[in-house]
Amino acid sequence: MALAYKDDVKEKILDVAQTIFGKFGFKKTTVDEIAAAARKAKSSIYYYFKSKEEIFEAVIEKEASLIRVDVIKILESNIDSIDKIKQYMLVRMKALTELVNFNDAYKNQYLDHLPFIEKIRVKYDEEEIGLIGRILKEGVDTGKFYMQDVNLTSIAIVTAMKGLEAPLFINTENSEMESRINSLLDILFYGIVVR
Amino acid sequence: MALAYKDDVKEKILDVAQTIFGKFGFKKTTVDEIAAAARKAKSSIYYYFKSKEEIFEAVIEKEASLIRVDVIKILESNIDSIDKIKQYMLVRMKALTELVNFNDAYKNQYLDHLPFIEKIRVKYDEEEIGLIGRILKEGVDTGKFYMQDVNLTSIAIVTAMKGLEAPLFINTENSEMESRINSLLDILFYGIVVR
DNA sequence: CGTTTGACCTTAATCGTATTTTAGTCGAAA
DNA sequence: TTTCGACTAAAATACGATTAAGGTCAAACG
Repeated sequence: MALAYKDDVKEKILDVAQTIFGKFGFKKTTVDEIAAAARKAKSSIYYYFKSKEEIFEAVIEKEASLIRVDVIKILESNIDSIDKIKQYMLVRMKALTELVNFNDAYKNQYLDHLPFIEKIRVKYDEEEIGLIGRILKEGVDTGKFYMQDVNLTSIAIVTAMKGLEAPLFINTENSEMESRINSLLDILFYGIVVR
Repeated sequence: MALAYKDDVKEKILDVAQTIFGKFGFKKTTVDEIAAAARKAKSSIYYYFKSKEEIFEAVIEKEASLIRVDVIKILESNIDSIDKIKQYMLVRMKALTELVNFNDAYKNQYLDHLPFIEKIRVKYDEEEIGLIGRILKEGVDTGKFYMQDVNLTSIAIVTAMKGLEAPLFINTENSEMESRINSLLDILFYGIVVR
């Protein structure tokens, strides 16, 4: 493999963009700032990316791929479907606290909801629904799970998960959060009806 | 009971305010419009309400009390806890399509999220969590349900419900919606794990 | 006395315009 | 192939002038 100088610069740009976007958000960061931090002229940035939005998307994708590594590992492991979902939730919650921009694209949806950020959100939501769906389907195929509509259930899980992030984090330390998640997952797995 | 002329005027104001708020939303309706529609001077409105916000809250409360009648009826009936939740969901979804302003206060939270509307939303969310909580607690007390944390479960249900409204309504006719709700409630009741 | 009202006040929204920022282009240089 | 400075067009900001709208009040009405 030859020297990939181009890729180095590109990564440098992404690195500084990640921290600056993380500090000020998409709207409040200028391409000039990114350029300055990367010690390049602004025009050079446009040699590597065709727009500010593309830079942001690349940063998000960079963060998302970090989660994906962990998630794929879980998916391909031989553990029980139940445990796969449990593991998935933990990874998901960990990601929430670490991946600043990925998160920001979600939370600030109402503040200044730019259409392209909305698109990113939808894209990763769908990916997440797909991933949960794979676990569920595997569970169904192996006779572990039963449900009428796998896709609708996936949507329900992701939706509930996203909505629960706020109340789950508020006044909750890490150790308690895990037990809360587990108590909710118990409902998902076994329901609330005694028999 | 003596003639309650005051109450008549107040209701008239609320009536016209309900339709005008319903058409234009809180921000875009003026007190002058409400006054004109009620055939009063603007100052007269302030004889009955101390602010525009108070009018809006009263309209919301008026709509909310309509739901409350149905809900209380369900709560106090002698049907099974499982069916109470099912009934509750149906009433809730029906309300969603009928009570324009109540709804608007929810949906438009991101467009122009006025702090006082946020307060209203939180208030009725908490009421809803409380209502679900009562049904759950009753189920637990009668040995029908089991869960670790009733309150957290209530939050989870309300959260999921609110989040699912959108995907549940999209491309879904009324008949199909009911079956979708039921399939999701089955998960809540019995879980997804086969045994 | 309970209710209604128009005149009035104050603050917030709108508008028009001048100015500045900033995303993105381009040809030339390294 | 990569970098950059000069440039453009469009969007954001600034700001004063004007209008619209929420809210008050003392007087009037029945």
